[in-house]
Amino acid sequence: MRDLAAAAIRSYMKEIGLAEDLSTLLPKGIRLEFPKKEGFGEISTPVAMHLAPLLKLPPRKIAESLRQELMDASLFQSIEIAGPGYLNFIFSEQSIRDALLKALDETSDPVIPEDSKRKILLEFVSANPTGPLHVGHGRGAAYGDALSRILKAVGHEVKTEYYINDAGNQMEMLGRSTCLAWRKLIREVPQKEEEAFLKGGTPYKGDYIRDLARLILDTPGLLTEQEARNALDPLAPEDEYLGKFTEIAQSRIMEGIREDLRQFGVAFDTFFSEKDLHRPSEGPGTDAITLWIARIREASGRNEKGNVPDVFESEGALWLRTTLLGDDKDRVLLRSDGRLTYFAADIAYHAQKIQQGFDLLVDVWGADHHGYIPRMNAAIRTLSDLLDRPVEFRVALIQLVSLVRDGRPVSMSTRGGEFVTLREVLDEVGVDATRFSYLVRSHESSVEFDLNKAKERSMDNPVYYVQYAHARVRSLLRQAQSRGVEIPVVWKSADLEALSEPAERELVRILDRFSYVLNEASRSLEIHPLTEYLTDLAGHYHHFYFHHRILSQELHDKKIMVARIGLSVAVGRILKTGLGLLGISAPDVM
RNA sequence: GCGCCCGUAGCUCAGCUGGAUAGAGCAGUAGACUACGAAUCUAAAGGUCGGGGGUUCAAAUCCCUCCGGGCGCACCA
Repeated sequence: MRDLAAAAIRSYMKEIGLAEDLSTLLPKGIRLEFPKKEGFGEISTPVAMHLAPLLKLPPRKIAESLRQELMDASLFQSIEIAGPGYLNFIFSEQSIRDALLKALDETSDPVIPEDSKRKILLEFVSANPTGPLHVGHGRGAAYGDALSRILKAVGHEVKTEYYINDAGNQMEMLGRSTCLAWRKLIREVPQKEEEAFLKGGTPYKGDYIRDLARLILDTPGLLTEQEARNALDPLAPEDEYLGKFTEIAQSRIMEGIREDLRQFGVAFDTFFSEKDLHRPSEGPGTDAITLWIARIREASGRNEKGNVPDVFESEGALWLRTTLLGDDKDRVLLRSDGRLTYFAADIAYHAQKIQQGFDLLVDVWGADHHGYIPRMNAAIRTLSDLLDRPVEFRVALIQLVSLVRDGRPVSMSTRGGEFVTLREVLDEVGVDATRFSYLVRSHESSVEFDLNKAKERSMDNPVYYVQYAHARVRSLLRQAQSRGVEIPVVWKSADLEALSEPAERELVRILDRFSYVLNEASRSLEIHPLTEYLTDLAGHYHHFYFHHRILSQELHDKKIMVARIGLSVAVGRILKTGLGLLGISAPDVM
């Protein structure tokens, strides 16, 4: 219905010769709102006010001529002018019935697809395999997963990927931490030995490290006898055993992460290992990262667009001049000790994404990585020009989840070992409530997750409010069936003519908004509008259900009963679809 | 010091591509189960939109400034 109003306005503007420069006239398009308040129309637009300074006419006068032209009795019951120049549309009964029929049509998707379909690579979670997923990762997982579902629902091609940072110092430290814990299970470790072994680094702590050490000790064959002997001897060469600890720890942790994700209902199309980028293909210096640096180096200066910055040497290191592309300082690619930086690996990783033909790359990061955006922007522009492929890069920053337990903040640090795992929360609160809590707020604002509230008072969680509305619909249909009521398989306009209550009309208008909400969500990469929408829809259905009888035949005629069942079926369908997009179940009974 | 995010009802947060009387949930107050599921519904109450300037016909929304909170500013990942 929103589209009808927009189309009507657009065609009128075309008639008066404004259409061709509509986008310059109104660069933000025709704004259409869904007023919450009664008396402000079912759809309204301040477009006359926007046009006033351009046409040099009073807004109400413009509104009046728009009203005259737009009035089409088959679409609108009335169009009113209000306030400083609002156009408020009230739909015709036929428009309302048509909208409901659309929601009831099983043969068509309730979502209107986007005009331009894109090929999107959505990377999220990507937690380092140095410890189990905690509640912060959970938020990113819930967000990314829901986003991928929404993007697919509006017609985009989406691939989801988890980038495993399994190279670099942190993995060595994981191995050391595990080895140290293992030693401590066998014998006393003098402080001096511990300090020397850690080389000034901070070890990972926490139960999971001890569990890993215990597992290695208790599982025969994980270490060879020789490795075990060396690992106990501080004087033995570390190369002989440390890698083994790293390997075991990492693979077990990664298995745990995959299991957590599976339990959380989050599926990835691919897991991409950073190690693959470091692996030479045919001899020294033929790893992907080094090759990409060479390609950029070669292209810089010879590129017509001038968007490929140069690679230069300074202080014994190799740098990329990202300042040419908006970064505030140049960045190191190859350290003076000959090791590649994380940034260099990320360039190769994203180059590979672009080569696969994606035209939109979405990275979901923790908010503490925001300082990394300018250099990645520079990298993407570099690669885009180098490969001559236009590509858009967007980062969704997931703000912090701060935990509160017993009224006090819980600190979270993987290394300190003091954190609440996603698994713990899932076990106590459940998948549906956890996902809903994550998705009910904008990912851009930090959120307080009260563990006690989530655990002890879980029935107050709004997720049950929405699920209950769905269960109510199903229950109603079961009742109808047991009473032998005939429910149409294919709905026709005539089946719905008996609808006349304002509450019914309101529900149809909300149902009609579903597609619009999804389109907005997919463009803005925001999930919470959908969560709010579903809560709103559920609320209106509860209201309607409480105040209007549906099945008792003595109160009204059969036509009203059938029409209200139709309305309920449509509500149930949209609730189920919407919850599904959030990765939340829509139970038939609760 | 520089940069990013945030400050809205007692609490947790929507609204911020400028538009009508700033919204919801929770808590608290007062009510509704002989009727398709009360995990529901109804009503009232609750506000210097952090402070101050500015732009505008119109500012919670845009700009400046100050205050308060969080997070970044590596040849770590």
